[in-house]
Amino acid sequence: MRRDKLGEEGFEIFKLIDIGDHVGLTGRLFRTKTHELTLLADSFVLLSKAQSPLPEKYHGLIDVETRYRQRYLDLIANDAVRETFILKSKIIRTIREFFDNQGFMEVETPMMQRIPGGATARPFKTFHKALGMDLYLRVAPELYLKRLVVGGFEKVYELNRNFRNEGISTEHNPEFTMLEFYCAYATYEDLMELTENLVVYILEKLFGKTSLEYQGNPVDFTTPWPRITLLDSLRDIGGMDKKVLSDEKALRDVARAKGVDIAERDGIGHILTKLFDHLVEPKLIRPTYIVDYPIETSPLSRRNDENPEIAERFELFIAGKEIANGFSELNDPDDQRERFLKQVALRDAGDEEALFMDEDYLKALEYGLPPTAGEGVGVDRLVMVLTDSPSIRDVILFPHMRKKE
RNA sequence: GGGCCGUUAGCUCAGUCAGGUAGAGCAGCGGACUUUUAAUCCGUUGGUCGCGUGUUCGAUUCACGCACGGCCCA
Repeated sequence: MRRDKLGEEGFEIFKLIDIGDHVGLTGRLFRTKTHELTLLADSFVLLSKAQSPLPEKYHGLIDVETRYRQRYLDLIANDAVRETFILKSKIIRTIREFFDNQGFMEVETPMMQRIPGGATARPFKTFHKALGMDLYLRVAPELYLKRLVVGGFEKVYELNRNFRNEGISTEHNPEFTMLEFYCAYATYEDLMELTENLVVYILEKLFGKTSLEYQGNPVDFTTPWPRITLLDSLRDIGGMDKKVLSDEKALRDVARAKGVDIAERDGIGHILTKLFDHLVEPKLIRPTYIVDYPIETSPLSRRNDENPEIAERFELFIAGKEIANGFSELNDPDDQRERFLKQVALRDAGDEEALFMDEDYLKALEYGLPPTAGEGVGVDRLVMVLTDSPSIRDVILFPHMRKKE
């Protein structure tokens, strides 16, 4: 800016410009004697005026409440935050690329559902005026995606929002991004391999390496990832006595003694998984599959041929977080009806997370779901691990907060 | 839902332990300077100390309650 170029009046107006204003400039580029690329301006125009001062440049914006409530300031002030969200966008684009390359088709299924299903979680409820009926925000797209497999779309995926009416924590936001995919003629074992390929694909493409650090701990993604049965993990990692694991009463006593919240209606399967969450999950740092879940807590999974009380199901844990859940799909409509009925009984006993009976889904199964495996991946949590973010709020642009007057 | 911690200027933070109505740096404003990479110099404006009640002659400070936020637990 030179007084002799802009004129006296223009120079005086330019001096009124504040940090945060947007301006348009014309002029000639040159380098100063310190080689800094500079514009010798011969005109400028004020494009927008900042009325509020931006956070200070040096210390940045640290107050987490302001950072979440006014994310635009966080993005202006903190480069690392900006980088995290750019990386999240790239991760999501890379996931789509991976599935497209594998011959999957991306689809959209209802976010508003007559009967919320596909996951054990409390739903949000709303009301459609013209149709005069209650609707629920989906807790999972699962049952619709499997209807599509019945319809002949044999490899589908959906990457979009789910809504669960639950508490907020460093790993839970009421709305979060879920990847679900279904593959006909595949088994849960095929999906474990596919998931390894997916994560390694992301790592190699975006990071150029297969090990990362999460909150100071190294995480090695080298494949294949260990597969441990639920019971073995409780014994070997959780330090549980093997005899206790098969004795429901002893198990219940031990769980309560360890401060785990056990309800009367909880059967052995629920007690085992709650103990797992408490004793084992936080210790699973490197990617690890837990397999052989009880049927009781797996109402949509196929039974294992050798042990019908065990589901052909896995969950993936990385850095102490549940990242994915997959299984061979239950495609027997009669068995599925029995499972729904058990869920309804749990709901009647006070379990607000239990599944609803879904006759329309059963009808779809009656037309024939081919042998299929499906999986859900918590994208925000995966992004947390990949971007070394301690809270899910750090990877969701506008996390939910209490209203503030 | 429980425990612990926090809330002071636009931003980042002192001050509160031993009660006497608040300070710094940056930002802003005025001036000097014409030197880009938070960082020149001089001067200067700016705060219902989150909200409420109580104790007290007097509360940002002590007590209790509430709100919002964070972490941990459930």
